Amino acid sequence: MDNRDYAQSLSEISALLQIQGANRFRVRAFENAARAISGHPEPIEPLLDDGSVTSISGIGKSIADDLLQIRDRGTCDLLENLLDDLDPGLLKVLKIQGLGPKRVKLIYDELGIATVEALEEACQAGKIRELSGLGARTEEKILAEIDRLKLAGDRIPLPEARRVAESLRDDLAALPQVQAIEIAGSLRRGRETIGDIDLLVATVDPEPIHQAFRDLTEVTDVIATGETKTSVRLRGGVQVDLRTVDPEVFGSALHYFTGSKEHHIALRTRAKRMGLKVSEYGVTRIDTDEVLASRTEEDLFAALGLDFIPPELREGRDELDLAADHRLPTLLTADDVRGDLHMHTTETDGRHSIIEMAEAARDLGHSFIAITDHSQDVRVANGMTPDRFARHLDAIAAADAAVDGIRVLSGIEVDILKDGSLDMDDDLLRRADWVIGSVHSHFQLPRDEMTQRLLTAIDSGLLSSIGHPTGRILGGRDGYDFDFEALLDAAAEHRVALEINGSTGRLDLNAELARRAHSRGVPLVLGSDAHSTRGLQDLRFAIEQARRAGLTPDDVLNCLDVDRLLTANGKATL
DNA sequence: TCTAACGATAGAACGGAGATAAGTCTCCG
Repeated sequence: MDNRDYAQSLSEISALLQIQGANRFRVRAFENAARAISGHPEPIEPLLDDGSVTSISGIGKSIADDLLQIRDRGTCDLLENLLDDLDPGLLKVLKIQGLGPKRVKLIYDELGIATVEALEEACQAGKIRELSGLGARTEEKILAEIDRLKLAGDRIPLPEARRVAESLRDDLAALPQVQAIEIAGSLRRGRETIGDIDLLVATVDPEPIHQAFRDLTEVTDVIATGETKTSVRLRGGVQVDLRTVDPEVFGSALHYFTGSKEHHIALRTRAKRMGLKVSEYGVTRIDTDEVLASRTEEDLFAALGLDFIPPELREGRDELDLAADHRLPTLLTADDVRGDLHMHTTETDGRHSIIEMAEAARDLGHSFIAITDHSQDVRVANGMTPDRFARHLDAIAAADAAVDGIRVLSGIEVDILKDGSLDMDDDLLRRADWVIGSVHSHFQLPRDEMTQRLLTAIDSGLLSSIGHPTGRILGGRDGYDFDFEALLDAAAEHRVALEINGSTGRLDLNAELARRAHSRGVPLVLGSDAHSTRGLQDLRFAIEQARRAGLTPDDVLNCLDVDRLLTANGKATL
């Protein structure tokens, strides 16, 4: 069992305790423990036998004992007792929006309903409305929510959410009553998937804004609407929440609506120790109610004795300690990034020529790019044979000479074949400035073979980087199975960079793995994986994940000037 | 139930907003 399995069991216990009406701090203790375990960087299993698992904050003696039972039996006394008393189906019922623990318990006690299916039937038969505190309107809402759950997946990928959010933001920003507008929530923190979209507006005249928001053509349902908050659902099912606040409290409201929940918990705990409290209306003294800060986020952090914490780092990890000690990393920004090291052209499956890509990249402010078309094994992408690649290298050199204001490096995204060999002649790879090795086939190899495949490729000494290292597709397939730690060791030893691929479907490495790679001394590189001039803009998603990983300009090869880049990469050191 | 400061006990983050049903429940970051 891995950490996620243990966390899952604890989450179930927490949810069932909640339905049972247990002490809310007990409920929270299991929640906290689940989060501590799923966020723990190492497997907890080896820590169970000698009880050292209690060294993880949030795990005490009692939960340590539960975990031990779960390891040995797959369950524990507590969970078994809860399931005797309740029903596992209730966990799914609890996921229906609008049904919390109280109502789930009421419906279970009165009607014996413990599954979503039974609930749907009861709603259709008009039985829910007969319960005290529930009515016909609630019945309708439950049915609509069950329908929605049947259709919709859960979270949407960040790039897609950002496009939607920016379009809505621009529509609303045009209204004369809007003094300021920001996208908040997990989108602002750059999380790789998004549950819903949060928009925050500063205004002294909110009503016309809420009206305009409800009237947007993309809106299919108005879930709730009031003086300061409107929630809607768009075509396609995404929920969008709009909050309006007075400009005087825009900063504290923005901080509040940006989250994360864990960050808020940590921040409010700190505030309380200082005799202060934090809400969306500002930082106030508990004793006098005097408001110390509310207008900007900078003011808010300063009032708590903290440096400004970038949204990408507000996850309730160690950011408060770092901010208090002036030790926060200076995250890289788009301005620090000098070039893009992964893109395709009409030579294989791209839509634009080398020169078009170079000119577009230059107009975006890049000072260098690498042209990295596919090798022949990727037939669907019209991959290059050695002959074609040789000619392509000449064409890239010619384009480099022809386009002013940007250095065009020669490169390739060469396939790492099933046995770890590279899908191109070695001498041609040596001629190229930048060689990305990627896996595009045989995703189902056993873990050992896949790991060996990657290590063999790195061992060749011909690679500058590994492209989209895990192979996962956001909201699609999981990555292939391999030993990530072994990859990190090899990459660090051979100075082969791991890519943060910003292509909208990938975000691979993600922030968490990039953070781990960095902590192990592995170089990181950003790539847009653009297949058109427009796709070059996807580099911003790679930058965003790099920021979430806590990376500074010193940690990312794209921030080097081009000459240093060419001597820093693993290929050049041989 | 966990943690911290203690040797048994206190405190744990927050409260506004909205829907719905007639005073509560749920949601939000």
